[in-house]
Amino acid sequence: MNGEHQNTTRSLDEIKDDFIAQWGAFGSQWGINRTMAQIHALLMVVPDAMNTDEVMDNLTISRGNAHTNLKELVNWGLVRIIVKKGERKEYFEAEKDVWRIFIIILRERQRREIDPALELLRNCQDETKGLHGIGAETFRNQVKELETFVSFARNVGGKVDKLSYGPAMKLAAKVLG
Amino acid sequence: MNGEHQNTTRSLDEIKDDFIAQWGAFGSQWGINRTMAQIHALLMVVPDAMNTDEVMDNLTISRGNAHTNLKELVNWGLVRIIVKKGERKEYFEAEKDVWRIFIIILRERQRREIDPALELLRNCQDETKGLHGIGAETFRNQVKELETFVSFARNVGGKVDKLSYGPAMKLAAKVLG
DNA sequence: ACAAACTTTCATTTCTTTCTGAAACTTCTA
DNA sequence: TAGAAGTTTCAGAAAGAAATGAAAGTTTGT
Repeated sequence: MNGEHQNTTRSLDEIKDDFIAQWGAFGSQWGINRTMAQIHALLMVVPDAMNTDEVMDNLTISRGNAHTNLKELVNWGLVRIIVKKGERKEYFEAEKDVWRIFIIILRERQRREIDPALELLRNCQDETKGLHGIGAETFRNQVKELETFVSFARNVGGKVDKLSYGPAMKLAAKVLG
Repeated sequence: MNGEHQNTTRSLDEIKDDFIAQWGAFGSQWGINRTMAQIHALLMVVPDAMNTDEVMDNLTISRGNAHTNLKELVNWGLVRIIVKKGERKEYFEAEKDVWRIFIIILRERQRREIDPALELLRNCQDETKGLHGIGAETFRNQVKELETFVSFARNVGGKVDKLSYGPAMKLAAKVLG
């Protein structure tokens, strides 16, 4: 062997494919559909909007899969539909501003996960209001602690949600200072 | 129908079972094993440490399942093993302090998800250093933006990780102020 | 050193989620 | 208004994740 650090040179497409594949893997760890994460990754790092067929080809996935996940991304607000004049196909373009992406995901997760969790915690407290005994006390207590914390986190999230990039960075400076 | 609000009174066990079931459902949305989340929920809201058989009975799950997920929780640091004198069985007790729970989960997710993501983003930047053209520029640019943001988030997380409950609340007051 | 008590492992099964591809549907153009 | 172009749906197939249960492995007490 030689002492040089092997500098494997790969083409842009190879690197991009890898990026997309791995980003998809992160997505699924997060409870986000792998294909959805991949399509999002693809559209984020590409210069122009793509149509369904281009996405299918690029990721080697079926039309149904591409369609479903593109529309889901549109639902989330992470992807926009572009209509090019003179073309009948729909084109898709990703939101590229990381701060906006972050806010969209934050908001969506709050709506889907935090809010229902809070409701559960509050219901549990209500329903055990009248119950006594060590079991009931322990239960109610812990549920209350959880509720306090989650609702606090929810507030922080709600606040951040309202910020735009500049002010957020200022605030972060405080936090990190 | 009468105009009264039907006040369904349920037993503690019913309420608790519901709580555990739903908490488990939240867990799986989050990429956390459903059983693991259920066991954690169970141990959190119960007054005393439980052994494997009690957990099995309570959640109606197999020994293998109970064992695997209890040990996984111990790995995360969300559950401790208790040895009672005069008993051969192991007992399990959950961390109940919500702030500590939060920190444990934060740290674990950073280690498993954020750090590898950062590595990916940095590699992609390195590997495309030499490439030119609109495609390469767009790719490198977006990856850079992502990296900046994620690494910033990582810093905030790292900072929070170091705080204990009191100081965290003070800081939060600033944020929320 | 035996056996009872308990813990761990893992091949198989079951359950859940995701993907495919073809058919149905809609919209546009001539 | 026929048919070409494009979009949407969905039943069945495939892949992936989690659970079971029985067997193997450990530890403890006598």
